[in-house]
Amino acid sequence: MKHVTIKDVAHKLNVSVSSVSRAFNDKYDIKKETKELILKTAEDMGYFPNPIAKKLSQNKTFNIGVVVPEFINEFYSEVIIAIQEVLMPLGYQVLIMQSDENAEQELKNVKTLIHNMVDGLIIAPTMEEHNINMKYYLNQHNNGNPIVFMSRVDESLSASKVLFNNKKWSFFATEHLIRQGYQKIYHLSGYKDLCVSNDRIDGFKRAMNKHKIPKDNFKIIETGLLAEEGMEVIEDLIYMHDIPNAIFCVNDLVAMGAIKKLKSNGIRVPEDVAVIGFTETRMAELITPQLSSIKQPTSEMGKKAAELLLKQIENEAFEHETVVMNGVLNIRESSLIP
Amino acid sequence: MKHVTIKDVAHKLNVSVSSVSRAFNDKYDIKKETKELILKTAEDMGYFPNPIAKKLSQNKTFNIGVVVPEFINEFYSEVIIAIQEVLMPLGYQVLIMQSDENAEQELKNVKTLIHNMVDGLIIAPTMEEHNINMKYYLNQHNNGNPIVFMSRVDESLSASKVLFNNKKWSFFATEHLIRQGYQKIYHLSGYKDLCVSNDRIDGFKRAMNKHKIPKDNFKIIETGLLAEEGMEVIEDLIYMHDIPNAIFCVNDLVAMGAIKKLKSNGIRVPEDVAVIGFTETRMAELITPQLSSIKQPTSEMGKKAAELLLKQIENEAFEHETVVMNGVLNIRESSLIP
DNA sequence: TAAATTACCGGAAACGATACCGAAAACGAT
DNA sequence: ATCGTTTTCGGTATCGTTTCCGGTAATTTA
Repeated sequence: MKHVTIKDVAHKLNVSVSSVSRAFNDKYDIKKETKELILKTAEDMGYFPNPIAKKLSQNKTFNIGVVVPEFINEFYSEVIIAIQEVLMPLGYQVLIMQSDENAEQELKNVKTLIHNMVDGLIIAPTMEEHNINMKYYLNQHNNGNPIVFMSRVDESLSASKVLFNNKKWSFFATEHLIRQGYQKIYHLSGYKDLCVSNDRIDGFKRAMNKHKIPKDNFKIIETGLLAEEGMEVIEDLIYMHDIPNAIFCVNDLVAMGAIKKLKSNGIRVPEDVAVIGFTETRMAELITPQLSSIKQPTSEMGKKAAELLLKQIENEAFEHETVVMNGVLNIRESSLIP
Repeated sequence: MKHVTIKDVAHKLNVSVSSVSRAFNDKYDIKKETKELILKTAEDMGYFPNPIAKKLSQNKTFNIGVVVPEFINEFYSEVIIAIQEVLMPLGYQVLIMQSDENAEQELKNVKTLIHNMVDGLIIAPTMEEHNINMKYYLNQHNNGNPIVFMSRVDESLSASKVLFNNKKWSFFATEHLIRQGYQKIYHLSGYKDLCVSNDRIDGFKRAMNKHKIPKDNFKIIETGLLAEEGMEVIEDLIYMHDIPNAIFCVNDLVAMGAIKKLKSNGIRVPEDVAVIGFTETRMAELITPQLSSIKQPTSEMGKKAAELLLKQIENEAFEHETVVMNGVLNIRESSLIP
């Protein structure tokens, strides 16, 4: 595997390497004909400027790193696609790494990308409350390394970030259940050390308070993020004869698990128990009953994150900016009184 | 953003840059104490060998490129995770790019990665029959660039590849429907220019031949890969009063779309029409009725692809090897006569 | 004790590009 | 013909490493 280099092209044409370089980066003075000749011969010889050498001599790599906790769910996949759509037309290359919900792995990923001199980073951290990594990230950020945080990060963080208004929309989701007349409402929450979980819990509680639902009529059960975990919780509730009228789940997967378990025990959805999910997936419309859920604007979030990053890259003195996004409450069969 | 360089470390300790370099790549002669001293001071100064410069002066990048057509479905996400699990412990970094099912984009991705001097590539091509890109890939491969192909590639290709035995398992899926006693069986296939589609069609036909199903009793309908497309086809069939007893779908998403449309038209699954999917997703178990499907060994496929690539990287003269994988037929409610 | 190894280290040439500096050529005006 | 400008180009330092080459000093061998 040997590459054709700038020298080979220069030698073949009896011109200097500088001229070849100029031909490829048309910002310096070069005669039109020689430029075209060089570009043509270079093409014929299969020459392409070596990006690694380019990175070394310039201070820009045109690489952007994206670190996500997982992409097995649709959410981050959609976000990444949007990020690429903004960045790639501008000549940036998007390097994706996934941390498998593991903080240690995440730190490794970020370090690898920084050592590879990415021009900027978009990070969606794993679990935010044990944020031993956050210090490192913020330190890098304060040293002038452009970073945008996404999704799972506290609003107080002083850095550019794109968030979803979890409190508000979990409030809306819960209120929707209340307005439908359901009296006993449980929330199957995500892990307590995940800040999005806490925000959704918060919204749930606020709705309960506003509508003065008595304490005995609602419950928050820490569940997790997988369908199996939703199933387990429902199993427990059935065993304890503690079935609510309505369930608000931390995500669609848990909601689907819950629905499955309810149905298999002869409990009808929504006639006996209403269910609503969060972070809508393509599946929401496909299952029976169709699942009500909150749709997050994944594309917009990715797009915004990329734009905020570009601002940081292009403008050294750019003050950080926080974008809090809103979603859509899609009401479907699973939470509608027939 | 300025990095600490090898010179800074050398200057601080009054040693030469060569010594610092030696300390980090312990293959040259260096006294134990100086090595330790250098490593310690480097650590304190926050020095880390610049991978870009390293790449330039060595001929190895320890980067592996993975190009997939999409990762919004679980399949490639799971494959990628497995690839990472093999490669990362060996010090490799996995760069992921997605082509959005677009051949042009795919070629760009591959070129970007090659220009960035990845040590090897794992490619899952988009549509294989218009394989204008294939020539380029094979050319690179023959020039000594390690490449492993995945999933959507013809068996005759002379390069290392990891495939799933689509013919065999679509035959099994179809035969399962026949054995259940269904007489009129339709296949909602993927695009005809996708070789996995053709293989699945092939298996379907072979099962029909083996069991001597008359020509009028089966049909192959080119559908696509999305739930909406499955829905549309069912809508058409209902309109034409042409409802089969059983449907074998090219993937789970199409199967779910089909089931949804059938149910919403009062057609019961599996009592009136049986449905079976392919490339099992997590959703298969969560919907009602639970969906029968063929599970592909995603982790094993990723693992194997990574291993084949390593062999090529480590052993220049390595002959190419093809691995054809088998799956599991998971029979669930959607294709079981009650 | 002299000679031959060996252990350790510094200097400098790559790697493949960009970018600054200055010089030659072309051009126009006087 | 002379001079000043502009256009076009070559030489070379530079980016941060690795790695080869050679040279001491220390150690072993004869």
